[in-house]
Amino acid sequence: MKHAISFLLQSVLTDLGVPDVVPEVEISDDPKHGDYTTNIALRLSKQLKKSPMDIALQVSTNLKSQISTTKPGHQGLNRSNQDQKISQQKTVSLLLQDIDHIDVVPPGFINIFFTEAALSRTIVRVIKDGEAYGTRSFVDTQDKQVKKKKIMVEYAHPNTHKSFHIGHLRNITTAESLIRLLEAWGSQVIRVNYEGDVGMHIAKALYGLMQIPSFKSQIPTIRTKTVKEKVEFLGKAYAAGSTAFEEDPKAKEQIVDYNALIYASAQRFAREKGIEAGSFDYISLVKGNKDAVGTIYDLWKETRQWSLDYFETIYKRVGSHFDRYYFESECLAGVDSAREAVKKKVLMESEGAIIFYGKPYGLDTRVFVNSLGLPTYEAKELALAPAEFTEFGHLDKLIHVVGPEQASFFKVTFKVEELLGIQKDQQQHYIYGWVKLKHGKMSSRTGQVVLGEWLLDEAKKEIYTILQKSNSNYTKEEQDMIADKAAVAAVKYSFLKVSPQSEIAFDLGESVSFEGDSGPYLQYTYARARSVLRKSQIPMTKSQEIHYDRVFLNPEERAIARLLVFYPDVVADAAKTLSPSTICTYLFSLGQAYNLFYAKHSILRDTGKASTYQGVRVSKKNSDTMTPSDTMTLRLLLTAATAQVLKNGLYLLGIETLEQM
RNA sequence: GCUUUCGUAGCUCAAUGGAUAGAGCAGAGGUUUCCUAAACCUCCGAUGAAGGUUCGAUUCCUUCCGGAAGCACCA
Repeated sequence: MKHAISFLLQSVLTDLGVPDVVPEVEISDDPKHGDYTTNIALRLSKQLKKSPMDIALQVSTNLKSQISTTKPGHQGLNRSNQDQKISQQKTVSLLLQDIDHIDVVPPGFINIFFTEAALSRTIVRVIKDGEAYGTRSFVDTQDKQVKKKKIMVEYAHPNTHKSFHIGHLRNITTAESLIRLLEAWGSQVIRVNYEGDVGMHIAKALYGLMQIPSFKSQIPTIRTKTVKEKVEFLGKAYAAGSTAFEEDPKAKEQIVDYNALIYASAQRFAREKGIEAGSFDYISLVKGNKDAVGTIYDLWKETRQWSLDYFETIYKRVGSHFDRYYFESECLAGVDSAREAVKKKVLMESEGAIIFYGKPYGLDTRVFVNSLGLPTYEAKELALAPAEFTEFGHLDKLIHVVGPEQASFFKVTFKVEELLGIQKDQQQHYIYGWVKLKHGKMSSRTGQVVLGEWLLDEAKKEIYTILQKSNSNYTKEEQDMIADKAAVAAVKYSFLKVSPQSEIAFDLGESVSFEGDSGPYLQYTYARARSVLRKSQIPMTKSQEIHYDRVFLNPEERAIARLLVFYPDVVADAAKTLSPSTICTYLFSLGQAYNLFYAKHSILRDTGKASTYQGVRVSKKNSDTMTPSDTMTLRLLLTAATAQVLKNGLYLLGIETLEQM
């Protein structure tokens, strides 16, 4: 809608002798300021050397004269005869009919108000379009011939043998919403997860398992346990290994050996899968028992799978999935790429390592291959990126959803990849802020972590107690289902409602809420609306009978209707700026509007007891009246449309709706 | 030291340079013989400091104060 209004204003401005200006049109938050508003007069004041009010009045007068000459079905604008503009002109002429009046307000705002017929038509359109309402295909678009963009989103990336904590949960929640926004806005998205399955953290974990007797003896028992117990065991082994690494020099030496053995294992694993695994011989780095490679290989592979199986349960619980999993163990050929890059003078050797000297580019200097010959994260990226950019054909964009601490890393690898001709300006580091503990820092080494699963379970418990308080007759299974979905909603919403890059100071009581501006509030509002519709027993086909011309909307109804009109604009904005929080803010205001309406007015007139219920309302336009049955029909349509938009919006956040709760 | 980033109500957060800085939680008070009270209504309460640009600044620029992250062999 914004776009159409902007286009309309553009033609008016051209008339006034100001072509080539694209007016910015905004949704008015305050209904008193119209449904849409523009500040174009204020912006043009200097250029035109006229007062903003004069410009605004001129624009408004021009618009009003167009409105009065526009008859239904008549082309309002016919100054342009370019074919491709005809459909836009149609849109514009329809739009002109939808405008009720235009206000010009000091210092120079132009506020546009829609007719009630236009708002009511939107209600019906929402119902007709269903889940497609607010997606690309239903928005006025000039560029139909533009083909779908192919975007890869790389996210989640937990490390095997380490915990899946609330930071990962925020990552996956943010990215999932991002992906759905991109898809809604007409992109094809490839979901990719890059998981760290080699490195020191694993060496520490495996050292714990193999060298600390209390762990080693438990391995056979643990094998029979659940994945959850397996990863908890791994976590403890990791913590013990880390302590040994810091406190015992001998252990440290051995862990460094383990690291080499793990790289060797990864290399063997990659080769077995037919993946290029680099020419470097990692066994040569092992100072101690080189024969241990067999044992380590088996243990690494087994425990790695424990982690992966566990991660899968979480992905499932939060409703995410991946098209492709990449592993660091597949990226060892990056060492050779780094050596090639040295020949190309992109990287250089220094103190036995291969580095990128960043100063000439204003970037940090970073190590790609360390002096032992092991690839760092940077070198692995040189193997990963080419794979990502070729495996699925041409990518328009690759978005890395990663924390802010990696900013320097990405700036460097993007630059290096550009210099090597792997990509140019196709990658984006999408930063999401850390989840910190309000009291103290998270560290999986000390066990001071909030696990993702723990958070979901705590939230679930909380929902249970709320569920107990309401006198519902749900079965145990229903309760479990409701509690789980509401818990996931609460957690996800708490992450999504803040802007992505802001840090979250996590505190269970404060951060995850179930009332007010929260996920469950929206689910509850949806369930309420659905409940009304179930009770009405009136098929929605009755919607055809609504007489737009005699519709009168009270302020609460109008507030909802205008929000429904805004939805596609909000999705467009959120998709363009990649900000799920925009959707949260919108949905909450829609929920509030509906709940206020719900409290103040009776929807199903047959209850007949609501004191505020008005049976007959007189339309502003003419002397036709809305009968009680018209009013109920309208309110049911409004309810159905609100439910639909809540559902569509929640889907974009990765939150499921519940028919009752 | 350099780079990046943040500072809004008691707490957690909103606000492409626009209109009276919005919410939620907490606190005080109220709403249920009636469609789900996980709801609704009322009250209380804020832009770290100082300059600058602008018709107009929470937003842009400068300085200061205070927090966070990164800056060579971790991922």
